[in-house]
This record gives sequence, C-alpha cells and structure tokens, in this order.
Amino acid sequence: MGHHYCCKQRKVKKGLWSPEEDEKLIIYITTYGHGCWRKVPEQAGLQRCGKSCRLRWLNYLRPDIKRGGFTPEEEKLIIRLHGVVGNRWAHMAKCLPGRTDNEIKNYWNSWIKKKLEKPSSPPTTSPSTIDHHQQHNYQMVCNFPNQQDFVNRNFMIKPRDQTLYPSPFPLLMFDAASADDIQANNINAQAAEHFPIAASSSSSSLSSSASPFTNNNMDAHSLPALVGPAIGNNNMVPIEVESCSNMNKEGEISIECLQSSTQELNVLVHSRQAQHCSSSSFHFWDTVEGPSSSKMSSANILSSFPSYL
DNA sequence: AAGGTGGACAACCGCTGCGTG
DNA sequence: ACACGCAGCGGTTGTCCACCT
Repeated sequence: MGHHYCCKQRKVKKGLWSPEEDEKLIIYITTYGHGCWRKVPEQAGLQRCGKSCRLRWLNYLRPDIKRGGFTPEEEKLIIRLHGVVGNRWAHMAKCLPGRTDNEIKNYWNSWIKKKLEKPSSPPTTSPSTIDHHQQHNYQMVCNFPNQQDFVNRNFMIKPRDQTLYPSPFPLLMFDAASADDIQANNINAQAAEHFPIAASSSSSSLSSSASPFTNNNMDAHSLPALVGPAIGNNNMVPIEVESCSNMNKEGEISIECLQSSTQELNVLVHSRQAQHCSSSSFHFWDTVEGPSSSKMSSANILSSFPSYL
C-alpha cells in the first residue's frame, strides 16, 4: 500500500511539517473535527496525504499530548508493560495518558540500544523462547472465560512479534480466587503485611490513580482493562513485589533483586497454597497453561521466572 | 572552526483488521 | 462470501542537533 490510493491521485508533500501546515491542520480539526482523514488535507488546504495528517495530529498536534521526557514512573510502567504485552506500543500508549505509541516506541528503542551496549545486560533469548514466553503471558489471560474471545482477537501472538529481551519483569501475579471467598480476603490481608498489594497500596505504581489497571481512560481493547473489573471484585489482585519496586538510576532491575522477588513470591504462594490446600488460585503471567491451570503445581510456580535467574 | 558520529525524534511504508455495501 | 475503503499499528528510515575529536 504505502501511500494511500487517495494520495496517488494528486501530488502530496512529504517530509517534515512546516509551522504553516501545522496551523492549517490544527485550525481545521479543531473547527470541523477530522471526520474522514482522506478528506482532511483537501478541505484543510494541505498538500499532504490523509494518512500523514492523521499521524501528525495524533503524534504531535493533539492538544492532550504530553511533551518532555518520560518520568521515572512512566519509565517503570513502560518496562513493566513491555514485559507483559511486548511490542504492542499502542496498548502501552493507552496506559500512558498523553504519550503516543510512536513516542514510547522511540523511547524503548533508544533504551534497548543503551542496554545492548552494556555487557552486564541480561542475556537475550532465542526467538522461540521469547514466543513461548509471551504465549504463556497471553494464555494466562485466557484463563478467564469472559475474556477468552477478547484475547483471541487482540492478543494472539503473531509470528513477527518478538521482544528483544525475555520479559525480565514477570512480577505480576493475580489472585483469581472467588470474590466471596472470605478466607482468600483474609489471606490477602495477611500477604499485605509482607507485600505491597496493588489493590490496597497507594505506593504501588500499579494501584495509583495513574495505574493502567484502574485508568478510566482505558478502552475495552487494552490489556489492563482485562484485569480491572476482576480487581474491582477483589478476586484478582495484582501483586507487586517490593524488592523490585525500585530500579537503579539506569532503569535496571538487578539479578539480585529478581532473585529476592522470586523468593518472596514463592513464600507467599506457598503460604497461600497451605491455606487453600489443593486449590491454589494464583496465576502468573508467566506460567499459567490455560483453563487447566488449577492443576498448576508449586514446581510450575518455582520455574516461572526467567531462566537466567 | 570543521567534520564526524550518535542519539532523539518525526515521518513514512507496508501490513492487518474491521466495517460496509 | 467477497471486495473495497479506511483506520490503526508496528517496523523502518530520514532528519536534526548536540557532542566529540
């Protein structure tokens, strides 16, 4: 496709946008709305492709665009989200109000470049390993019947989907116990004594007002919305392990930190299993094998972290 | 001061999925 | 069921600019 059919019919300008072009586009869209993008350049008096107008508006001219560098909180969120959804920049952008997919993508690519230059960076894994890993992440989401169709439509792994790193942040865990399970709530309360639980901790990046899981701006096609309603029912609670809540100044989480988190999670899971006997209801992004996950053993849990640990 | 280099950002290209006739 | 128009997405490329030698 490349240039749109509409652009083949007339001469279109390429390259950087001039201030005059920006002004024309802003005036037109704020006055009339974009409607059909194909008609925008013609009606706005621009010699641009409609697609180019759309991109310019969405990525640069939109009034709600947040300019400037990423905050540490945003960086942290991007890293976590990338561990969950991979290179789904648009999904990530929905969790970061004011940020565009293009911006996040550029930021991530720059970040990767930096990391690749560092010999201490975690080793990369083969594409097959990565695909397997991501497949697990999405299969975990499939574990919830109401979301099955959604996941099939939006999150099936495509062959071209790859992440450069294995997810170094598999630290999202959900308690899928029944909402009316009082005992489970008690256990959550106990766990809260030892771990920050997003649903009840104001310090957690995942539970703050800016949390992607509680963000009202999220639409029905974004991953975190899958989790939100369940959190609201107190039957699926994202748990953030405190020992990895802080990264160093370069945005890295150390191996030691991940190891520590693994231990913390295992303690919590074993505690949970001891109270629930054979029906553990913890689900990891990283390990759940689908609808039969209730059969998941602690061995599965213990192996749920990156192989380089 | 001039040229080279790399990072950050903007924009383009090509593909995919959805809605509609 | 199919083709077409369209929007959206992710990968890639181009451009600018600061920094270094």
